[in-house]
Amino acid sequence: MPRPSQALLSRQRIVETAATMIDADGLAAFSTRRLAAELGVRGPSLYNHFATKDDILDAVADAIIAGVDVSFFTTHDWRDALKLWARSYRAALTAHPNIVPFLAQGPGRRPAALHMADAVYGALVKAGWPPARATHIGAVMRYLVAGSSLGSFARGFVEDPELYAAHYPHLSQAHRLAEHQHSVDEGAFALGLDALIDGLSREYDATVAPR
Amino acid sequence: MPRPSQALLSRQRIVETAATMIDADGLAAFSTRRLAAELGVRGPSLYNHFATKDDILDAVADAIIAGVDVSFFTTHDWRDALKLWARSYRAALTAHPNIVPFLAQGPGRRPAALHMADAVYGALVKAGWPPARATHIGAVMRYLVAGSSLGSFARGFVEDPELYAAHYPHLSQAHRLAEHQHSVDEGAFALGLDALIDGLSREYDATVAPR
DNA sequence: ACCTGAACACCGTTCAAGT
DNA sequence: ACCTGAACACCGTTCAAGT
Repeated sequence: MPRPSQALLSRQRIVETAATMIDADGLAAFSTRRLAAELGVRGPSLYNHFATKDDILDAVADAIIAGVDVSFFTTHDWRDALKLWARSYRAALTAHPNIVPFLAQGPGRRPAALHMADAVYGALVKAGWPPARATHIGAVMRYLVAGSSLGSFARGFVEDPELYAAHYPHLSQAHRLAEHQHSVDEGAFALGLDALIDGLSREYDATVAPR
Repeated sequence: MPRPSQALLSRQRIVETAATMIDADGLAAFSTRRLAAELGVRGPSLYNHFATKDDILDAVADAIIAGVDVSFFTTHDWRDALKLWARSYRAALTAHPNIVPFLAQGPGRRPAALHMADAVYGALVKAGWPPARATHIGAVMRYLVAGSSLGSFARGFVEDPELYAAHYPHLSQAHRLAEHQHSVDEGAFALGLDALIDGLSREYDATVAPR
């Protein structure tokens, strides 16, 4: 088949199709050859648009982070902004849990991830937090959001009642966790977020802006 | 080469060698064939001792979790026990950061992971926490420990000053993060842990054990 | 019981060749 | 400029054959 007048592929179409495949089948099942097949093309064609498989994953991850709303930091108090941002961040990730393990490796050179980190860090420093503390705050938020978006706590427990009943008395109901994995992760996230903001508020009032 | 009188492999030797390789070269570079070569054996030999590559990774992960001290829950107040356990948990993971992404997927059917979850959950319930709350507490602790052990925050930033200076004003010092990635993750972990225990303490005094 | 070679169905990526 | 077939150096895993 000769080259058609219109290109068969575009970076955008590759990224969208990759995201759909990862959402459906998971990261482990995602390969460049299966992606190419899904796009009606041969494996090597992808390399006209991306240098490596990891670059494709970076683009997918960054498209997801681009959907996070950081505007709160310019309109709200740092406390409210942190909460609203965290919820937007988590919503973006829970919509694509299968790619969170990749995303959690760090921002790398992904523009949207760096822009988000820059906005959060900048706002906290502007609010008066010492730079080191601002870095810590951003990091803890990432732990909470990424951890609770993996869905790992509940999904990690296996559907095998006998396994638990026999050896782990307190976990005898653990196989039921899969039923409400979302509520477990949401509750844990809310608990962590509230405790953190609360603790930070106290610290802020005591050391950054006394009186 | 015929079979020697002593078996060449054992589950323990396989697990130890795998852990060493993952520590040295990372999860991505770890393959059954490279592991076999390192053990002086051919790839298929491993399948006399483990059913799959994932089973080997499970064994490595569980050996690491087996080193976590949960004894505090029988000797200390739940507040102190949580803190001491979290530090032991984190120390076990930061010693092998490359396997944390695998570990963070959940406990699966790994005995040590299930035993740890059972001990934490059981102790919290025994202290009076409602079961759902105990589940949440265990989950948040995992988010904090796993997240801060990945070393992802700092490692995720790339060594490229110009990238940051040009586009992300607040991150202009971010390339320096790699230098103190450990202190960032430690500080963030300590911040999260203290805030959490503090918040939980208040909630406990107000609702579980009033007066 | 446990290790082996050969084989299968995959990978990510390169590259010269086509239009 | 962009897609292709062929090729390379890998994968995880199965299985019959050896001792």
